[in-house]
Amino acid sequence: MGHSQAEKLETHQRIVDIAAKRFRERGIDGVSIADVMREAGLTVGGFYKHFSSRDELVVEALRHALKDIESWESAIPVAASQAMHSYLSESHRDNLVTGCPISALVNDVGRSTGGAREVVSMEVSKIVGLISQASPAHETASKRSDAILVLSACVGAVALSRAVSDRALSREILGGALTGILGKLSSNRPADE
Amino acid sequence: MGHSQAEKLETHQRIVDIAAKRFRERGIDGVSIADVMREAGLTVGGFYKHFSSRDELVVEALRHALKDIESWESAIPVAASQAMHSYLSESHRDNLVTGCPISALVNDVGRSTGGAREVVSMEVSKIVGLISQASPAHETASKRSDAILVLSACVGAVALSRAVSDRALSREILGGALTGILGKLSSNRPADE
DNA sequence: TGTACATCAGTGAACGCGCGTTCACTGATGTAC
DNA sequence: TGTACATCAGTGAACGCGCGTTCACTGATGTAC
Repeated sequence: MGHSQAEKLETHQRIVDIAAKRFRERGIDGVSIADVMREAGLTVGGFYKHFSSRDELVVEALRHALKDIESWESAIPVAASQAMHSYLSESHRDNLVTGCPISALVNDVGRSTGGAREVVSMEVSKIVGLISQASPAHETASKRSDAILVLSACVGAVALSRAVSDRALSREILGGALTGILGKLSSNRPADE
Repeated sequence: MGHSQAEKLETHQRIVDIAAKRFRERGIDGVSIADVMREAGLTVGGFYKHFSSRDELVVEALRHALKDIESWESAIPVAASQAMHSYLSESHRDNLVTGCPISALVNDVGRSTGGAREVVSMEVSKIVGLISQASPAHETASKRSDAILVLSACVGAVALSRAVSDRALSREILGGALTGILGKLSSNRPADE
């Protein structure tokens, strides 16, 4: 087993990528270092050649997982309605592994003490800015509160749709949230101003 | 140490009450049976005189924790706006322990395989029904999608406000969600019908 | 081009620890006489 | 009312197990000559 700089980087990325998937799937506390290393075809001991602690992996994995929502982000200014359809879909609900890490891990991040909160903070700030641009409101403050309502509803609806056991209710949550959000994004009440 | 039926029930309730608090605070996986029993002034072994497994405690504790949101539920039909103010407040955000178990544990419940999903399913169904009644929409379908939007945004906003490290952003999330929700609940666009 | 050596990614056993669950035991109580 | 016994909530040590982290070691590679 050689060790050029490029090979190490490749291994490092493989570990981060696997962690990013498994954390979303089983929660931050639901995945052990041994789990991740095994899936990467390595043994536990090697972990500390790449990270100084488990928490460092958590932060890097979260940052990496957030790349999976870039396609939604880039869609928001040009096709917000399509982005919402996709985010609030059954296929997103059922695809924890590559889905939005915010809806999958909000609670976990809220409890974490490491750098995860900062990463999510930056990301939420960025997304609120993006959705604001898609809001039909005229004042900046209204745009931002619209954006926050939309983001909160997206995250809440997907998380709720995964938490309920009733399949019909789960579907109704996704559909209901979508209907409400599309209303907010297209034709806001002009009476507001 | 005596053991009348009443005494056993009292102990049982003390265990459930403590678990209901700690689960919300540290997550379902973040609390051990030993933690709960210690706080109840008991030792680990006694746990199985009250529950056949950890999962049984989880379900009972979740059911018990949901009692803490009854005051919001009863307020919705008569004073929805006040209920929203209170739910989306900084004091609720900072009081995980006695706050809404849904916003504190959606992700945990989504991953759980035991009876927790059924309990949350029933509760969500009930709350959607209640909020529907507060919706100013005229059609039943619109009432329900309004209610789902409101519930999703409430749960999402509180969870997000706890996950971000930026205090100003955290406050803005609560305030922004509240503004958007109050708009939905009071004067819905009549153009909808 | 060929040889000697230093580097360091990855190994795998071991560390102390906490987990959920089991179990033989204790001892205060309720019940039967 | 007083005594003997059965009940069973609670004890605390033990079970096998998986956790995050450490560490002496290996051996293929890159580098120096």
